Amino acid sequence: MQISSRFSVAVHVLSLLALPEQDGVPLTSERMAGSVNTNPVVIRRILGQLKKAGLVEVRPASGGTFLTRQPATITLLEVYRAVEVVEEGQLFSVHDKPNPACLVGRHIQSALDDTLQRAQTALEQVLAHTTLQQVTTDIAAKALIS
Amino acid sequence: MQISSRFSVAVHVLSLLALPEQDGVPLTSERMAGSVNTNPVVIRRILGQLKKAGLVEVRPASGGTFLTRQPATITLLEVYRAVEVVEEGQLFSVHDKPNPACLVGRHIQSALDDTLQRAQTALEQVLAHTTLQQVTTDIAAKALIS
DNA sequence: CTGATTGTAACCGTATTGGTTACAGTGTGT
DNA sequence: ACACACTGTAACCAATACGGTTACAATCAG
Repeated sequence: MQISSRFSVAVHVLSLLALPEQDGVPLTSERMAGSVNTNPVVIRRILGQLKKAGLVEVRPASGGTFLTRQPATITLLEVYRAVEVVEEGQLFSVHDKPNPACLVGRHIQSALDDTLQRAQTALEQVLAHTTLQQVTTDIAAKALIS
Repeated sequence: MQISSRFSVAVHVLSLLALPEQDGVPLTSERMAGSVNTNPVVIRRILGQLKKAGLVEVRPASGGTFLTRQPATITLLEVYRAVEVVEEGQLFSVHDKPNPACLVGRHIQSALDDTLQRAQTALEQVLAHTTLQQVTTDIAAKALIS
């Protein structure tokens, strides 16, 4: 199973917020949806999760969403945790209730647990060492080249 | 989204095959299903994927499934790749068709791609460095303690 | 007060998963 | 040669998650 696209959409949205507005038009969910190419409600749902995580501040009425922190201090792991509902340490699902009457069934879970946890942590550490700033810098750099 | 339990079931099944049989009864899909606590067809489906990956040999009629290699030479990454249908490098799904008229929309995919690829690779490397042998050794060790 | 915008609930179509039944194909052992 | 146990696979189902969509109440700027 794939990790949902909410994560990449969230990074997309945060990048929009981090980069300076070209025009003076405020960034509404509708405009963000136009850039992501999805429905405004999808954006608002994700903004809600980012808000709950304390990454953005949303002005309810006349539009306007802002980062609460500098892009350099926001890691992709925080974004990932904000929008992925998977409990921490639960990226891998393990079949439950193996037969305790069996040697393997009795111990497979704990035997696997350590490795799976380390695998997940390895993935998360890469995200932890990448900041929103790096992403937007990369975007800006690519824009200059092309 | 979680990674399906097919992976943990596959490791469970391979562990059964790697450990010596206690009795002389052959390991049929039904017996494996009893240890995993699922349906025999689920086991056969996974065995089919493991067979396609060349990890096991299945005798079609009178039962009997065998590892084609020593447990010490089988990595969990091979098992993972055998049963997870996700294309290589596709653990993260990325929203497609972002708006090319937007600076961010135009470059977000390539800006994210490198990081996501590294994150996935980090996870896979942990699996690559764990062998079936290590799992069964761990199971045996836990059995002695408890 | 008006009007644009956010926050949410509700519903839908699609895809994946794991479980189950059913049955044809296969080969071992008698 | 034959019976029987087992595998291989198709078909179907319920549950779940996801993204999209409509609808509407709540909110606030001008």
